[in-house]
Amino acid sequence: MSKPAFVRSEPDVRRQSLIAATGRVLARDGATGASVRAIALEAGVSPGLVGHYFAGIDALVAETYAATGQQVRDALAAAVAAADPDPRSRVAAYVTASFAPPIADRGLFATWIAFWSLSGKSQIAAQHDAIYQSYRDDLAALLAECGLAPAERRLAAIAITALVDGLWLELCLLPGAFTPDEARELAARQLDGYFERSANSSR
Amino acid sequence: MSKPAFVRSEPDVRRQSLIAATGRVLARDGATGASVRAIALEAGVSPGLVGHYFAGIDALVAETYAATGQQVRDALAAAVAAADPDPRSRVAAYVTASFAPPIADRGLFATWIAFWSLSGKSQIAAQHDAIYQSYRDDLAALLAECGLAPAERRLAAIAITALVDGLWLELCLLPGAFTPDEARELAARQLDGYFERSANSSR
DNA sequence: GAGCCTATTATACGATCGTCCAACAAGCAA
DNA sequence: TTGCTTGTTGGACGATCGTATAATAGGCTC
Repeated sequence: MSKPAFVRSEPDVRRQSLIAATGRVLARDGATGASVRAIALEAGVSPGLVGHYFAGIDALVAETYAATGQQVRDALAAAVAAADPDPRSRVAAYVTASFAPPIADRGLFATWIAFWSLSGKSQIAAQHDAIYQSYRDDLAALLAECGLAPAERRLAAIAITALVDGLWLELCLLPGAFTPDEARELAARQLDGYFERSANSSR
Repeated sequence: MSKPAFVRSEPDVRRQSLIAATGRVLARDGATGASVRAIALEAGVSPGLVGHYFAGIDALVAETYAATGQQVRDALAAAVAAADPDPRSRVAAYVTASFAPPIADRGLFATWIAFWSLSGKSQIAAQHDAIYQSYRDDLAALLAECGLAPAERRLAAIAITALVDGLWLELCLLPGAFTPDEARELAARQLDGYFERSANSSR
């Protein structure tokens, strides 16, 4: 009998498995634990393989940022798709999805903190700009569906994003300070406030 | 001539200088740059002295968290003291002080990210709870001055803190997305919303 | 000035880091 | 089966990490 010492993978498959392993390590151990050796161990390959697929650890983390950011975006989009077709219900679903798994998750929080801590490097900063721009665009589109005046959309999207980010942050950091339901209630109140304002100004 | 190789300091003075040096290193280089050697170099002492005053690097960072958190609290209190004596002006000053130096500052942001990234360690988590509890208490007291109903105070403080944290975060992370003035405007709108709600419910 | 206390220095130690590279072997082509 | 391509391994390398410790010397007391 001859058990192979290793199996070859399609290059793109191996790349994705390394990126996924990096995400798991970041979620479990944070930025300081994401070493080449720990990632290779998590992926079940030898440490040297990381250098074969990525220019360096920074490039790998940057690609993991892009992949994780897209996963979050997909999860938010799924929440919108599962909501009532009413525009107000759709934007409410988008906003409050941040307060339930898989987004309100201690591991995802640790991963996100790791990305922020690397935001000084230009390679990571570029990813960051692209990801957050897509979030703002998604939210702005939902607000447009609700009939929010174009002039109000930009600042409303900024305020809503900030409130949701802040609530998500404290929900992950201090789970005892308030409940996910309370976060949903607060976000819903703010949304109502912006819609009332819009209705008044167009009356 | 005989220049002394080093000068002794009062133990507490030396401790504080090491804590201050740690804060500067964290602001400049983030969590990954805050090594014993880098901190000692910044403080102008030898690396071994750190071990003489602190049980380990984690203890030093925890004390730096406490000191930095108190500095932020003091800066916010100073902004309140400099505002009009009108209660609404005072809470507005407290809220919007986060969007100007020294709080809206890239270095402070890097420092704070470093603390968050260590929030898994119990030593840091305890500091975190204490600091954020004091912030919430300060804000709740200002809201009470404004006559906000006790039943509303808690959730209002949570929402206001979340919005301000979120705006502060994006202001530091993506300075180009919106201006500090716009952040002030958004925070002021939310404050007005909570005061109107309170006035309506008590009418 | 002598002597003591201890703040301070300088260095050693083992562990781990990112990167690099020569050798090996899986899997396809002929 | 033979040979080639290249995905993959495993260890070497120098740098840096946190911690521990013996030696040094500032600064006070007597």
